[in-house]
Amino acid sequence: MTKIARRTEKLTEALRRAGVRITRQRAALLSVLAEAEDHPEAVELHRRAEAVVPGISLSTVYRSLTELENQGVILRHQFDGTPARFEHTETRHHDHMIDVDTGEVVEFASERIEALQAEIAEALGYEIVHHRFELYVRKKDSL
Amino acid sequence: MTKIARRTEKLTEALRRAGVRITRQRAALLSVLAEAEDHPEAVELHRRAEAVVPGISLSTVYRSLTELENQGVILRHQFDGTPARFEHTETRHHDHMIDVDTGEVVEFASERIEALQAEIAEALGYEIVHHRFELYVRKKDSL
DNA sequence: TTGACTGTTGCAAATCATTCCTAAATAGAA
DNA sequence: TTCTATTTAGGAATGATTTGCAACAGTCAA
Repeated sequence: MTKIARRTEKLTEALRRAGVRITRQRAALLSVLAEAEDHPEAVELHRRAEAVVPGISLSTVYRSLTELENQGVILRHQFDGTPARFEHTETRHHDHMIDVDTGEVVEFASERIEALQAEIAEALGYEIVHHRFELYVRKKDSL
Repeated sequence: MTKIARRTEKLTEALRRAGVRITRQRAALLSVLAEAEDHPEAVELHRRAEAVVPGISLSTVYRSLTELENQGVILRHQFDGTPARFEHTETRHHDHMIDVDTGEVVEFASERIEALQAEIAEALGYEIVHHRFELYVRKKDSL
């Protein structure tokens, strides 16, 4: 069993456990998301899903993405001025750097930043529900 | 001269220096922005600006906001799933906490976080153009 | 296996924030 | 005041996402 198949399985199981119906379209989306190495947007996911379920509609993709997000099996990222991008949650937590010249998305993680966030919220009497941390960057000496 | 008048003046001067025409509509927007204690969105700014320049159109508000942003006298914040919010730059840098229950926006600043960001980008060979750092929070023991 | 009950889909139309178009108005230089 | 390049008002256009509805299909009990 490949890593992607295993990942698809885990995502599917989580949904089944939550009592969410596994339709052909949702199964397709899950597998497409499981094998995505990038951070695709809805239209791209729709394109990829059509290879599995021809005729799947874009609204179903949007509806399913919202459902998967609510179930916590995927994350929705809203980067500056572009359509939302998605990724599954079978990875450890990370934040994103977006290259403003190329649009490329690079993942990174920092224990220290996570700790600081909690500390800051705590100090003001809040607890963190989630956060959005994006660095819009440019390659150095890249001229 | 009040603090707000002084702030309006500074914002206006920056524009004049950059060769941007100060129209009645832009002047109105600047004063509205200068006296805003909150983080209003375009429609709200339009509402407030109408009190100064009756008949100002929403598209002018949007166009001006884009221009002011380009000139660096205001910042545009795109919080999760809501219209963009704006604030003038006559304050020191800060990030935002958004109360997910009330929508309230709280500002905070952390030297350490700023330093860490630069460090992270640096380590990966990038320089930061700008960043987006938002904590979506909930008041503790607020039941 | 078969219903049937309910949630889900496809399609088109609707929504929402924001941008674009054009003729008429105007800021700012001379 | 005059001239001219910008800017404006207003409405239509756009792009992403959501929604309404009738047909359809998972799932579960029998």
